[in-house]
Amino acid sequence: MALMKSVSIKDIAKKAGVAPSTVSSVLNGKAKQARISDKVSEAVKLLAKEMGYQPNHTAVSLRTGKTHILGLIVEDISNAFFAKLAKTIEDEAYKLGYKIVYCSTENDGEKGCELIRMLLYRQVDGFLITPSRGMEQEIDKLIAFGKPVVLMDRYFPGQQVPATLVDNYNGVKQGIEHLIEKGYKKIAFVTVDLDQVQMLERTRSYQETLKLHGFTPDENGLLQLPYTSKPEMAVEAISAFISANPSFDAVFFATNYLGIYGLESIKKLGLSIPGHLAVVCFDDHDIFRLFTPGITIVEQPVASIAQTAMQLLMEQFKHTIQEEGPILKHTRLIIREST
Amino acid sequence: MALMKSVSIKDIAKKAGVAPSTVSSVLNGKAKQARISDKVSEAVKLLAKEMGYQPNHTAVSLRTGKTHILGLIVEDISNAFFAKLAKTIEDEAYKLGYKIVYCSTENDGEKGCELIRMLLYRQVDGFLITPSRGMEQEIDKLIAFGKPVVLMDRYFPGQQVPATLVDNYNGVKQGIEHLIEKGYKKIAFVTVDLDQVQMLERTRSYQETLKLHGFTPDENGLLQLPYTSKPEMAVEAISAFISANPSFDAVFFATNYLGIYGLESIKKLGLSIPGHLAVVCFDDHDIFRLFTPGITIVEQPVASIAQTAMQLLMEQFKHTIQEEGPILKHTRLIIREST
DNA sequence: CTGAAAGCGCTTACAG
DNA sequence: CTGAAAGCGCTTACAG
Repeated sequence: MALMKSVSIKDIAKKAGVAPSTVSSVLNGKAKQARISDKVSEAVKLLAKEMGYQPNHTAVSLRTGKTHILGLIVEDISNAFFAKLAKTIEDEAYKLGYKIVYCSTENDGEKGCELIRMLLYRQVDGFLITPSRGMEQEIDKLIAFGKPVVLMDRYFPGQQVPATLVDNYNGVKQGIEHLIEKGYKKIAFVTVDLDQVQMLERTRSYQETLKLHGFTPDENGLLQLPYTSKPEMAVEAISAFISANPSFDAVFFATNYLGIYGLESIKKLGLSIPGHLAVVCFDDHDIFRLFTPGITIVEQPVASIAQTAMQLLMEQFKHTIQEEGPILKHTRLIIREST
Repeated sequence: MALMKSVSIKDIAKKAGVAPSTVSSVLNGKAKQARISDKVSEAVKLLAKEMGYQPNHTAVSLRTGKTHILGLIVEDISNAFFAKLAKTIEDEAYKLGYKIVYCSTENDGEKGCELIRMLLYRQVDGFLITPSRGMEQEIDKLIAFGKPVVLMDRYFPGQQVPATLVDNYNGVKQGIEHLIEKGYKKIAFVTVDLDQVQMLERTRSYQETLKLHGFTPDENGLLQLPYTSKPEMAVEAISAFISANPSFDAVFFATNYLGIYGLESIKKLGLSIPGHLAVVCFDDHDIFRLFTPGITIVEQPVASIAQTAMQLLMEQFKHTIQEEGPILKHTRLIIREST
């Protein structure tokens, strides 16, 4: 089959009997500015359409220095939270004429740094990152290069980079207070041993909220699972934890996956919810609606995180000089009960 | 803050006292080929490292005509199936030095066509697409342009485009036969009214497999929900369907989401699984492990779809001339039981 | 009112 | 053994 050749500005110019620069001006809506006659302008536009002209984006990028591509670096694109994030970002980017290249760090800082470098070399116009430990330096370099960056869901305390965060502290606080209001007295907390800010904030909030309401946090009430736990191991560990602490009447699971494992454990142990045990899960999508009713969910507004992040990025595009402005934006969490 | 300037090949050349072309040859490992002395070669390499040289990918692309970017067009990146697909494709692409730009069609053919055009204009080297109706023409154009394309999960009968498909027909067949073996006599089938090949195949397999085993498919046994059904409506409709057909002792749900709604319906109706009712779900991830045991799952090997697709794409990169070869590749489904 | 020229950063024949 | 030149397709001052 004969391959179609794509038409260039030159091809049009030749056919129209004008200079390439004239074609360029017309097609970029700068005909008036370049004082090109309406006759020439119309003729060129018509020809471009007839010949099926599509500008070569690579050439435009090289010339203008803008690729209109944004780099999205997340922990794992196949995870529901990040997938939802990616979708919202795609939608927002689409409206603004940007495309997204995505990469997953697998929570490996080393890989994350490499991805940043690769994307930088690919000349992306800006970065949207859910950073992992070890990426501080590389992100600093981005700033030094003048590349717009927005962090999502996490940030590095002390680093001056715009970030959209979930109000983890108040989310957990509201969840715990919800349980307290309902009359629960001994609330356990299950989390993972990641030392990411947002996880630490959740644990801190658990402890402080209990104290605030006159409870003394029981050391036995806190379970920290290894991040690398396989599902079976996690279910095993949570079951053992609940069995070993029969006096607890509620459990707060600090992440989506922990909540799922927790519910499996509870099912396995034959406990009832919310009769015997109340449960709060920190979550981002509605998987929990499929389970026993009566679970309290602290919902992360993923779409809002993504939208806010895009706004912060676009603001940076407008001001070449970094202005003083809100560096950290918090999106609020929503509490709801599964039915 | 002073912005860092990125270094170019010229900068290195000036500092090293050689020509830009020499630097280019050295840095592209063509020093031997260009018969450049080891001394010069080493000096240039060292300088490049010291100065933190990163080639400008846009310039390379313009010159070579290769962007090393692949376009991934799926129905909805936030959907678990496509998110998993995206992750595997990312992993494979990473190994091969490619980046992925993703786009969601929302199953809108018009939008899908626009996305193809946008990506073409962005000069992506190849396309990985889960096509929706209405994209045939635009995909044909891609072929005419000589752009490598692989379809995933779906295809257009009659169109000669490489595709990786799930063996839907045999998957459903195995699932139904599994139920028959277990002694179920009246098997219902719940699907959506999309006229995509893969969905039609599933329904056809349901009907033919029943006949094959001497059962007469009951007209009442087939429920086709509107694709646009909201969760509540779907649960409502499935509940009504099951109630209206009490003689059925098993239900096959043709998609992941239908399975979830189906289980909710069954829970709502107070029916027991697999005692009163056996269930088979067509699925791609392990959400069902969280439910009542005894559900049979026909699992779509997402990773395998993605890997095969990448292979088919890479084969096209090798042969500039389209060779005769396997156009359709089927990946096998796995049957397993939730515990 | 319009065209010729320079240049974005690179690679690749080609000349010496 | 190495450099000068052309060119990928575009845009943007600048000259007429």
